[in-house]
Amino acid sequence: MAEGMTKRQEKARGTKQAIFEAALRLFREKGFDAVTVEDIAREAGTAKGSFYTYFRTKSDIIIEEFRAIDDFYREWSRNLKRYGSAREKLVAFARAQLRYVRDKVGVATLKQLYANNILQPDVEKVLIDTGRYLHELVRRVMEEGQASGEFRTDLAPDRLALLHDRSFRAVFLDWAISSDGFDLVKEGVDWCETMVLPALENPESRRAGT
Amino acid sequence: MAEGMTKRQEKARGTKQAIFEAALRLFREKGFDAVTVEDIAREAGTAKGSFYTYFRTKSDIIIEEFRAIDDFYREWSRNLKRYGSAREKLVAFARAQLRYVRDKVGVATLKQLYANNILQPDVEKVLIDTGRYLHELVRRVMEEGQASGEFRTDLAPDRLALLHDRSFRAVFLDWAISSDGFDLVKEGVDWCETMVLPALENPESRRAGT
DNA sequence: CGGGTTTATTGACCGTGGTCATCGTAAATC
DNA sequence: GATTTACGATGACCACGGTCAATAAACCCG
Repeated sequence: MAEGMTKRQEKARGTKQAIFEAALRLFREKGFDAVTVEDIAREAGTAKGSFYTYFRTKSDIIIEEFRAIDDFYREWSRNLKRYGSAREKLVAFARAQLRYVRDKVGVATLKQLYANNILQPDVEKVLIDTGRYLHELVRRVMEEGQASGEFRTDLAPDRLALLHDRSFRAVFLDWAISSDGFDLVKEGVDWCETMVLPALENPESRRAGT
Repeated sequence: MAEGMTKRQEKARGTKQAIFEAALRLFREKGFDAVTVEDIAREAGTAKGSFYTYFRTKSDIIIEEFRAIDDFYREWSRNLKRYGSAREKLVAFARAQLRYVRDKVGVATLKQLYANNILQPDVEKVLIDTGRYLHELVRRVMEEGQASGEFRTDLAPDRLALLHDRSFRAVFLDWAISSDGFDLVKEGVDWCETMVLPALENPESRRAGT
């Protein structure tokens, strides 16, 4: 594949791919901390230094892996039309997202992802990046909810989407911190219904505060 | 001070204190990453190994330091009676807390705190510990709000407090991740008013969803 | 006071993440 | 085809967080 590629570039791509796959395999097998960069290099049939030609840090692998979630979002978004109201769409999306993170991403990876985003400077912050498809998807639902009168209109759809995303980061964070005895999907859906939706709802019918 | 103390215990206390203070001084001066444990030991006039007699990891210092915030909460809670409604109390508290974290804790420390809580196993998770005074304080306001009819009563005060705390963790997290160009106090107060309070409000006057 | 026990202290040591000067060869230039 | 340039690969090397066996001295008890 990829036509306009010199032999060198092709080989480089291969090396990167080999390292990436070796890393994922080992992480899954032994866990992030129990795998050294040398292990990865050996498994990939290359030298340690090459790892750093393609990745800035060991945990960069995690970020790269995590990006696959955007494909999932894209795929899933085709289900959106099944749901009648924006409310329903949001809850359904929440459930799908939570399940995906719990089952396909996993706590261990999520921990590394959050820690990496917090600590690493100059790295594209994948968690809060509003350029990702996730944000786009949520924003569209917000627009729809505003148009139908379900959601408040005192804030731009973009802002609503940001607030929504931030809310969910809170649940993921608490999961990452407590991990055991924290049912991500249950807590997340509950959070969506008791905190997020009430805050998004159109307040026209709300009585003013005391 | 501390009467019933043998010479040994006294000296031990002194060593721990010296290490702790040396660490804080150096962190403030050069930043967490630029200070090595050996630097701390040297500055404290002791050996590297002694550091690990009193602290499990370098970032444990951060946790210990952070606990001072509970004194601040205790102190501040005496202002509570100034505010008439639970709503006002919550907003005032939010502002005070946000200011304290921004000015007295700082992003650098907060980053380490969050990362440590996420990654370190078997550590008392200070961020989500509902035994801390913070939780107690918020819960009391929730009770009051429920009693006065301001807040919803379908959830226990304890649960409301948890949801409130989690909400704020989201803001702190986003601050820790983006740090620059993120006005913590402004975003936090806004978050409180547009997301947290609406979700906590008594829904009795709300129209049921479509 | 003497002998045994506990405990704070020490620094050499280890493992690992990350760096970098060097090398070989593919690619570009002539 | 010869020469220069660009770049991927390499592994010795470094710095630092964390460990641990050995040491010194305070403590306890008879």
